[in-house]
Amino acid sequence: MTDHSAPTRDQILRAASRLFAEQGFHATSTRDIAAAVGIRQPSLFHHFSSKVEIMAELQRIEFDTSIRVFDAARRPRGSAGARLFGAVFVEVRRMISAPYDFTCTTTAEVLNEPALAGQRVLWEGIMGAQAALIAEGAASGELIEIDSDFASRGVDWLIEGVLIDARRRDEVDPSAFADQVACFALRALLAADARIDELRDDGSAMVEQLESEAGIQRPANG
Amino acid sequence: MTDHSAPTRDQILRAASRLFAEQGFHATSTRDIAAAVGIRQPSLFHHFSSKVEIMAELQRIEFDTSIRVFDAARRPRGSAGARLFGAVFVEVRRMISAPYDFTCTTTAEVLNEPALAGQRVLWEGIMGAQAALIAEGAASGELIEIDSDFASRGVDWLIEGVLIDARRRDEVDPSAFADQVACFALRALLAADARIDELRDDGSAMVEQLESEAGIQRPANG
DNA sequence: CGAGGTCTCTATCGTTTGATAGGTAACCTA
DNA sequence: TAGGTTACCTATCAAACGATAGAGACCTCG
Repeated sequence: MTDHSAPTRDQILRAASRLFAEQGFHATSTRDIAAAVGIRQPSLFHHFSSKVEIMAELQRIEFDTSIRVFDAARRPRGSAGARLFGAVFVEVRRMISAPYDFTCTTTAEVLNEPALAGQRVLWEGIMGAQAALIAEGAASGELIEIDSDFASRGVDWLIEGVLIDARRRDEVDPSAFADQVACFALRALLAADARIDELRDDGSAMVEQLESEAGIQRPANG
Repeated sequence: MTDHSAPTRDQILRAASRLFAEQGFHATSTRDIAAAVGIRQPSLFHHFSSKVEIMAELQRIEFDTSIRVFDAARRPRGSAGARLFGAVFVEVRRMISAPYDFTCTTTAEVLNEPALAGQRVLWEGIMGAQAALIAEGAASGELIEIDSDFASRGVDWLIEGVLIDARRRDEVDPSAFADQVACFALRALLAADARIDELRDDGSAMVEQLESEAGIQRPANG
């Protein structure tokens, strides 16, 4: 299961990140992690001072790298849209190729953990940088006019969602997968005159009917 | 905080769903839920036989409705793209208007909970219906050629991510928000000849440079 | 050899967890 | 008014949790 040639501390990070991603942070006990590594539970505390410190270390690795990627992407060079594509591609290929499952670092139960409030600030900074990149693309007319915070959040969760699935299948080619994700995200933001208006009108026209067939009572405030 | 005019059982569902979404399922204790409702912890077990049963009830409410929405959307009427837009619109407006925070029902820690394995089957059925709708749109040439499971997963997480943020802000207009999300998702899937190829080439060309500036060592298998 | 450091072990701690037992007051119905 | 049901309470449980204490095994270096 784990690479026994790696140092114990690294084995702990690998096993913990996988278990955190699968079961959740709070549902994974220190005994689970120790068993996955092949040591006893108290031995964990020789390498990390606490359970949250394992998560904090994973977040440090993940967030520090992400910050640098988006810092690089924000420097003027090419169009903002192209740089957004590049940043997303880099991020996805990096995360899917890493020995750790970083999808555990940005769940609500982790970001809202009081002991990890400092790490959350870093994550919000990354979101802000991504939003600024999107806003830049919108200002140049290359991307659609959209609330950049909304778009940034959407892109980030899209990445996380498809990564969760892809990590379960080892055969995924990292570069091809990253290309697929970056295309998917960028296409949603591109300011091209597509058929979306037509489909949007058609879809809006059938909303009431879909709801009634599904037995949904529309709330009064909607 | 909670609506004290509602029956206790419903107050429990509302408070629990909010706490589950914020802190995570396993990080939320039955004492937390009871305190939010204003009763003592053992009183919860008069209304639900166990903690997981509260989550199971939330999932039943959520999944049963989703299944119906996508069943309705799959019946032939209009184009597949328009129906996808309609289904996403309905889903989002429904979830953001609901008294429960349904974003807690599809997290990894919940879907992988052994006691909720039966509910997971329902969720996978919803994903399958959504994927079938996307595949239908692709077959007609209206949507891009894409792995429908990948696209379905991406759309679902996109919805979840923006919902998590939006639920924290009460002032969001449900219909406008649902329209925004549906447009965002559909645009990513539309088969229009946009500038994406150009941007994709430019972005791919700077991948190596971005990585080196960020201090990333590319893995051998990538 | 012996001192110091690293790593893992067994044993155990106090706390928190989900859940149960049994009692009490309020309410409805015959 | 008697019997039964509903809904909440206090008191308490066994299990699991994160973390600590202290000893033994191993290695390195003077």
